[in-house]
Amino acid sequence: MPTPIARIALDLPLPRLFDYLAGEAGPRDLGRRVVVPFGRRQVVGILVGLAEASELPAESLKPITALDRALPPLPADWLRLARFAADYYQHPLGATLHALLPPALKRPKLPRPAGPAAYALTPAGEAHVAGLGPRATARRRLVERLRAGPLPAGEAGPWRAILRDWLGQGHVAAIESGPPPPPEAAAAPALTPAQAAALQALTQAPPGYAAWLLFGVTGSGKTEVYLRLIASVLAAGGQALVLVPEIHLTPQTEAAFRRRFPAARLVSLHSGLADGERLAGWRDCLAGRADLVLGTRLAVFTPLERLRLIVVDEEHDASYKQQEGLRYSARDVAVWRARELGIPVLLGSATPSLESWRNALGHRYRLLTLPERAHALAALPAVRLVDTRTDRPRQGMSRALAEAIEARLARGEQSLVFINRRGYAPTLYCNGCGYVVPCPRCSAHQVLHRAAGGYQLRCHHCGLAARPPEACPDCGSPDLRPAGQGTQRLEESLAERFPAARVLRIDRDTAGRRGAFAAMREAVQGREVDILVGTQIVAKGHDFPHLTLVGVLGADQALLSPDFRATERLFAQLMQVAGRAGRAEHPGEVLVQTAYPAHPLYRALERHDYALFAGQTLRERREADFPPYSHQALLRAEAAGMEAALDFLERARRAGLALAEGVELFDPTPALMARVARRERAQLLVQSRSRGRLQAFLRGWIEAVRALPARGVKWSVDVDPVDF
DNA sequence: AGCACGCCGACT
DNA sequence: GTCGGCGTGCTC
Repeated sequence: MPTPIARIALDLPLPRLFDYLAGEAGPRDLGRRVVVPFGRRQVVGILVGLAEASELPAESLKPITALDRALPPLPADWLRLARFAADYYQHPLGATLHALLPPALKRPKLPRPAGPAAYALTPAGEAHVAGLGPRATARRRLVERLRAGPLPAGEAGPWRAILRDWLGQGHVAAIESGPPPPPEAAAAPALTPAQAAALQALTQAPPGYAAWLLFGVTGSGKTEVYLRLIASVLAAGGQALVLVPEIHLTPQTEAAFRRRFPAARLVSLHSGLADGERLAGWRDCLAGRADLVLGTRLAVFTPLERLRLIVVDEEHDASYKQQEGLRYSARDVAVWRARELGIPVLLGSATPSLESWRNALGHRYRLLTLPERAHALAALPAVRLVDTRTDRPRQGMSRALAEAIEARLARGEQSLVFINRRGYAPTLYCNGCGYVVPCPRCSAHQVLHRAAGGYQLRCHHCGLAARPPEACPDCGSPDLRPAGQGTQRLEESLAERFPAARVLRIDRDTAGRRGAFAAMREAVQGREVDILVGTQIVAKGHDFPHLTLVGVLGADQALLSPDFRATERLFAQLMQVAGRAGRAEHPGEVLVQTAYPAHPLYRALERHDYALFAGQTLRERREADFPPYSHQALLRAEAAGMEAALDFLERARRAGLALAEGVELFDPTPALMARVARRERAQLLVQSRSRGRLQAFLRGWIEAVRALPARGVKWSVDVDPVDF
């Protein structure tokens, strides 16, 4: 027995492996899932190494309970990817591996061999059901459901017995994965000259790693470039991985990809999937049964052995950064993975992150530009700044905006009013003493919501909901008033001001339910709505052809934020929401209400000039030594009291001083949101000009921090943080 | 992370 | 006199 020891990665917050007696496990089982005894329970682990001997005496080792050979082992390149993520983001390997596995595989019970993914009615089945009696209600309902399209296994529960029966009789057919392909591929539209040039550069580049930044305004046709490039990858038998920011966008994108590549085996991976669906898709990838993978950030870790292209759409989007546990940036991991595999990665955006923009300027990324809108008639919308110092808003709305909406209503066109605040009003304010109702558990104000006839105060950080007080808790005055505008209040005042208009609100509160979002999109596209009110949820990638006006409220807020990335996010958001106006035959107009119309950000926005904005902002960042000119990591700590959190960070800082070479350690400070749900939060920033030095420092430092007593303090590391 | 063992307050 | 609070220590 040459290699009797199996080294297993377990889902623990400890950066080490555990040794077990390998039993029959051998080299061909590296990367396989195992179940092992751990303490008094059975847990899932991944076999990541084999050894001749253990540091522990053999008699204290336990044997592996079960070895899962039903799944192919995780490939070596995937394990390297996971190791990189664990090292780079300072997360234990076992915890990292488990974070990347579909939830169904984290349970010790080995999953049953997958049944069919979906069911469809066969011609024989049609004939059979024609003869069904009127009393066979369950069967009739099943038939109705099947006629509407293939029935996914996840929804088949109530009909399981009938389906088993019909499957045996050939009345239904099992579909292994996904719906059946439509007979013909959608035709590819003709390329604009800019698209053709970009595609030529991409396809004529020598094989191997290259990072491309596809810079193109909304509507310039980035997707068509992705599709053409993917087509060439698929034609050569390769796999392509496409990342998109949000789950709301995946169904649309998925439908477009399916129409274009009906014969390709497409797997869609996002957090909206049930465990079973996610497992089935992931498994298809692992087994090589997928050609095209479309997904949100976690999909960057999908095991794919023939991967030849990664696309990151809207690469600047904040949702690519995971904000807990393994705090990875899917965009950065995508670039690393592409380099490791020697394949191209294509990052697309109308407003690239300043990190990517600088990489393009410095020729680490190759820049491809799509300057005009693909739809020749759709000119860029005119951006007008409405000076709220002279045109004072009433109920949030300036006269200029109200008149512009009026004009759209008269022409039968649609308007969108964009405001990044949910609820009725951001605060409830006492007109007697100026008191503003705070959240008792967080360092934030409670937000007034309109709920079921009455009002409710809610905290957007901890979710606490309360009845609004009758009188001011501070001075007793009964004169409490909503202050400021939220989407609900705007919806209400728009309905009052334009009684004939049909107003629809879209924000997290109305779009939360499954399918609600798609229904709203259809209502807008079907012209059942005149005025749309919404938060950034409406800003993203939806085509509303009859929308010709976008009004923006409350944008100035971001200019006052202490987060140095707030302006970058605002500019991207405004460019994106401006892109909603005038996509078809009608020219669009964007009105931005601001008290600072001379601000350089708005000046750049007026000219649709991303490069101008990026240049200005990069200059500021360079002067302040901020990213992308420096690299940062944040040690976050939370505790019942701020003192304990700060004290822990101070001890951590001292532990790091001796190791810090070319790395700056700042003083611990309370976090911007200092208190959430009765937990006090603090952070310590470390920064370096050199990513390598920062990484070298973190390796030693985090090890030292782990050894620190942290009584009552929960801490975590955030490498390349984007939120402070 | 679990889950034990291990010493000090309000209850059958 | 016990049930139970969560402090610290270990899991191959």
